[in-house]
Amino acid sequence: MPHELPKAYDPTAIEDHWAEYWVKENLFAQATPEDKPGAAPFTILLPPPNVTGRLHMGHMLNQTEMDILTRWHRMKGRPSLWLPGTDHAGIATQMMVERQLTSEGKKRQDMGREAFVERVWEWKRHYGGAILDQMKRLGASVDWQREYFTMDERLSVAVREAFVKLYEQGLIYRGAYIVNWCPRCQTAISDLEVVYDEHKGHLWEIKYPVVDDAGKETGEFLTIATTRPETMLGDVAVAIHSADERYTHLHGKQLKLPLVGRVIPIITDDWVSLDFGTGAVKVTPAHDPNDFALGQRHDLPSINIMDGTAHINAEGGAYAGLDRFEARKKIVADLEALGLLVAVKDHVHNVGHCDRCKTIVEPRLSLQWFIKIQPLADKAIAAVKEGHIKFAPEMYEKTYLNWMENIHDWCISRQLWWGHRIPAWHCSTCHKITVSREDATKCAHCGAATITQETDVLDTWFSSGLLPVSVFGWPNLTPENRADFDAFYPTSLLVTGFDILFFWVARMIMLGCWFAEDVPLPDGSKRELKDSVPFRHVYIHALVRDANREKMSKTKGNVVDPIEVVQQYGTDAVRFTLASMASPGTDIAFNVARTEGYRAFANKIWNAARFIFMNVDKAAEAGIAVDQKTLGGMPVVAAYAPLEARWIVAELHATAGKVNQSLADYRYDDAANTIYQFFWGSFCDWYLEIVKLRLDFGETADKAVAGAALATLVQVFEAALRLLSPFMPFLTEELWHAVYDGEPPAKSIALTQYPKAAFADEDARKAMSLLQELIVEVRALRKEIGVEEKASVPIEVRTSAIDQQFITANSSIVERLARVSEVRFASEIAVGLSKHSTPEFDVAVVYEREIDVASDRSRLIKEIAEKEMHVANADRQLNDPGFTSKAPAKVIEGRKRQRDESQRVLDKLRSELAALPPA
RNA sequence: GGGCGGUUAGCUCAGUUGGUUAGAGCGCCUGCCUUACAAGCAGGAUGUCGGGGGUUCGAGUCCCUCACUGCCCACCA
Repeated sequence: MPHELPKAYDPTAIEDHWAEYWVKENLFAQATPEDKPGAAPFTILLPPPNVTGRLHMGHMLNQTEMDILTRWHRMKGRPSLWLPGTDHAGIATQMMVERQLTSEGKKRQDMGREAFVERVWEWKRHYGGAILDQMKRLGASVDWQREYFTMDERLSVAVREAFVKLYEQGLIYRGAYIVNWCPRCQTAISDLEVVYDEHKGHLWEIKYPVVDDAGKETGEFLTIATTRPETMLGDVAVAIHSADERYTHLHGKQLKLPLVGRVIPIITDDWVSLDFGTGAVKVTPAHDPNDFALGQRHDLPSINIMDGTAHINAEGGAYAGLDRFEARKKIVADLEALGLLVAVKDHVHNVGHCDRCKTIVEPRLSLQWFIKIQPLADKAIAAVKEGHIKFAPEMYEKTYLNWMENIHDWCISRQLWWGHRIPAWHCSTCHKITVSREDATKCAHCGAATITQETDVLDTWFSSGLLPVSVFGWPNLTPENRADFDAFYPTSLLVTGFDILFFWVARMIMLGCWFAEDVPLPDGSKRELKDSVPFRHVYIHALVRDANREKMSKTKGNVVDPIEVVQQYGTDAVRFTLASMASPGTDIAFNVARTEGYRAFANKIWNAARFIFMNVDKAAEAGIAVDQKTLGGMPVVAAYAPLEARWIVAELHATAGKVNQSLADYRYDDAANTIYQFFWGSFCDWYLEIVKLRLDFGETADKAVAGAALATLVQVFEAALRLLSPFMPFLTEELWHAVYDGEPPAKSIALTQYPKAAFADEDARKAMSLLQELIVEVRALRKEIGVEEKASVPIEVRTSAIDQQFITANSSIVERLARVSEVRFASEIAVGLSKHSTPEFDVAVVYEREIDVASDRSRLIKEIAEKEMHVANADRQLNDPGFTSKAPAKVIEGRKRQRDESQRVLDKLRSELAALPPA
């Protein structure tokens, strides 16, 4: 059956088909391995994208890396599970649906909670799968049968169990604390969800009148400095440093708060710095974290002056109802009118914004739920310090530990409607809280039925932090249904970006270690920390930036849409681009020029396949076929096989060895470049050109030679496809099926064996490199002296007897690749011929030419200078007793050999220069 | 303020524990439609490895210092 492939590779023509095929055939579904698996499973969780998400370059990098590793491990024979899912993404999703409502002129508050949540579910059912569909299109080899959503029933059970357990352990508390509040989202957010931006603001200096015990102004003032004058409405004191001599006389005195009229104390606290502002700090416990701490130390009241939307509330008197920034303006103006505004200074400071909606965050006192995190952090620190979890690149371990060692309690409540509702009930009779795994119907303390469920939901990261345990069935691990957990927990690896190192990675480690430790090992013994970790390795990748190294952002308009690039260049080319640039620790400047190059690479392989199939078909006509049973492993060749066969097989093994090592080290770049170099540089540029000599299926040809050559050709190509397939799954799938001409031994190349190094042939590699050197020198000479491209010319070679023999044996290769009509050996290159010299040989092309003495001379002078330098450097070193006495013998030996080679070439070059006719 | 990176060819980046003459892709120059591939083939040019100092027989690689640059954490009103 003839193989027919179009002349140019068109990825769009094949990719959709294979993407669908992989999903439809469920090729990557990974059953739970038996009790005694042959190889340890490779397990990896997909960092669940938000249901609202669209695939961006960061996802694609992340997924390419995971897919390469998963396919690689799978092909190496490990049961490999890559588990996909999506995250309900509390704030993001709620925002999305709210926006939709706004466009319909509706508000969630009008619909009520239940209807709104139903609306979000509807939205999710409709649009929530978009990003996973995109993943399917990219060929991600995940197990779609295990797909989850973080609000699925079984995951919700885990969330509830985790909350209740922590509460029972006394690690969850509820209280009024200063939290970061987003007035737009109208919810508390965690410290991590606040991003700070440098902001050119002002420092307002305001004088507060000092009053005597009777409340009468003494005529003296204390000037405070603030960046947020509107918060003065909630001032309850002014603090000064006890050692501040400017204010010693004011200790114990009181002030009258302007605009409000409240009398507030002057307190001393050494937290106040002497050299900032005026040395006097207004204290607003309800609206500033430092002031809150100060307020607690001095037992001061807290006056909350803002509502959830950051408008001034009734506590603000005349300013009630104003937005915080309008209030600021008005207050500053009023103070100025009263003559109390001393100065307005420019002041650059950091302002916190909501990570989601970029609204300026308002620190606000409110009632929230927290996790007492230290006990969990302690385990998480130990897990990493004791080496149970390893980071790559290693430097992230420091970042992680630094954060973990300075961790604050985690505010886990959100005033949202979309999310896991906190399983706590408030009793209106005894005012106590009931926390329960089941929906409570009566108060656990007084038994009253007058209970209502907490309205807050949990931080989304609380549920995603539990994923490593919850996706495998925790907490419902009975002896009958714990096979998944036993087989796959801890997972092998986590691949993710540093942007969620604290959000997600750190939380998974804390929660995973905490909860898994209670699950006994399969043999019933106690699970130690080492086996409680959620994953054993973490690979952190960099950011994908645009071609100018700018961060991609919608506002800048420089976002590269992976789907668009994929449509233009093919998924494989984009994947290869990302892989080849993914060196650990460095951001990727995504440049389509690179992708263009890898599309060319795909095309190169495509055409190599066309060439091979063409010959397979020709051979078939001559009654020669390649035995398919010889495919699928690692080719070997007999010692008497032609040089190029021995060489390419040796190269293949060496390449496989390097690629395996590189992937084990997360060096996707090295792995990709090694394959690229092998396929293009060795297989196509040299081997295919040489093997053409053997592929003669004509009547008079030696069929044994041709058949053997064809067999090696196809074997090496088939193995190379397998080597490449984790990187370019589509192209290799297509060509691999074509190799087997419709009768493949497996459903997919992804289910075959990954090549591994099992054979070496240094002699062949050395011999081949001599031949290559000779050919390259002849080509260069031809170019220099202007031999027409098509002309075949004789060459003269001076070399050792043994190399003469070797070159003679392979003269047909030299003749074909360098367009040589005849190889002549000589004891001296004929005078008048331009020659090139290497340590092994001198070579000249026999050709009538215009001698360009000037250019020959300048070339020779340059080369001589270079060699002289090499020799001089080597001599200096070799004559240095320090070097000869201390350097290892191997290095000295190499240096000597190298010096002699340079010297030999130098002598040749000098005589050549001397032989040139005068200018 | 604390911490962590980066600085190597015109551009984007490799360069493993210090060891021969520092590499790749793209771009550039020259010549070729050589029947797998012009998305190709062949040949070629290009680097005081950010500056300075030190350790060493030997430094792109280790140490110190300076400069520039990026990021993370903290959040003195």
